[in-house]
Amino acid sequence: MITASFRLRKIRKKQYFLQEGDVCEYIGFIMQGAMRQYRVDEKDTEHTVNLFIEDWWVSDRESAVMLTPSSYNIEAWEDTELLVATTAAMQELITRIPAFAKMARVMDQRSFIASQKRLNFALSYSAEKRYTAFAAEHPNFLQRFPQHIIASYLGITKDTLSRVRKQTLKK
Amino acid sequence: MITASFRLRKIRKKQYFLQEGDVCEYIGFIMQGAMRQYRVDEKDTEHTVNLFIEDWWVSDRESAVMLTPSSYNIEAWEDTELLVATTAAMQELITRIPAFAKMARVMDQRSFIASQKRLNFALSYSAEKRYTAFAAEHPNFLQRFPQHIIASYLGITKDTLSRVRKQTLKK
DNA sequence: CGAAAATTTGACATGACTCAACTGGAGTGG
DNA sequence: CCACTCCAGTTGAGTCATGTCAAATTTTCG
Repeated sequence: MITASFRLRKIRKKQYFLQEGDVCEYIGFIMQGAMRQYRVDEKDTEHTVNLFIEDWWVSDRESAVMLTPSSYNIEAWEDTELLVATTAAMQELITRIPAFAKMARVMDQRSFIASQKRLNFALSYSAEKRYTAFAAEHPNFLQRFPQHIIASYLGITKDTLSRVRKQTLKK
Repeated sequence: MITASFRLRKIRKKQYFLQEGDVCEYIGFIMQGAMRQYRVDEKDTEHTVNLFIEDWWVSDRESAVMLTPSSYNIEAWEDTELLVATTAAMQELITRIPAFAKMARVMDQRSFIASQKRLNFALSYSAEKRYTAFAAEHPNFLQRFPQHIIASYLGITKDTLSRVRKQTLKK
């Protein structure tokens, strides 16, 4: 039943898994590759909302749950292979298989906890602290994504991040 | 079974539902009153993480899920009445009653979506925009909580919020 | 090799913070 | 009912972190 619900999909670098305005109809599990979720504000500035690599689940939960058009884009940052299921199929698995239900709940809880943690950082720490904390927690992300993406994920400009790194290198 | 799991509890203004360092063993549903969840940073500054009023569920999800000591305090801001269950009892209800499981999942998802939304605001909008958006979305909170609490919830100082309000009143 | 993408750097502008002082209630006790 | 204190909010002056913009430099990759 599970294998019937998923199919392997390859997305080339710079191609989209989800585009702004579409309802998120799929959920993916990354086997190989890296992706980013971002939104574009009124001033055409991109804000990176999430970064994903191997073993992460990708989807816009808000759109998938509420069935509303997404305000995000999710693009492959590297050539990526993922196992993809429709949101409906995933829902079906959750109602049929108790273990899946448990997993889904754990996923939701972890997402929330992570988001809450990020919010704490955004609201109370300096650019430098945010960067060093991020670097400590996700050292591998630093290799996979360029600095200006990391900067936008941390809510600072690439210029500021560049200066921050120069500072921290001295130490 | 449900009624057996909950009991009514009254908490007076300024009393704690949860204190920093304790594992969150209870979850509450507010019948009447208002509460706030906050943490204290190294510089002894309080950061309001969440505000709750009637019909909201209260708990520190992170502590309850991970069984780790909480880094937050949850205090009654007004005299409050809530229906309280132990985290364990709640868990039991979730595994036994499918409707409860569904509800729990929806709660988790909504929390995540709300947190994500707040994160977006914190990372990309000015103090003024954050305030006006908050005021538009939760006008009733403005009456229930004093300005310095709202300011700390928005991640700005009370001084800045005071100035922001003066500006927006002119318009 | 050459073009595009990413990073660094400087000069400058500005939003928000800090700190301290002041004002005005709201509650409390004599 | 007044005096007193506590808490919330306002305001001004000065400072600082971060943003903005443009240019120079380096790296990546077809």
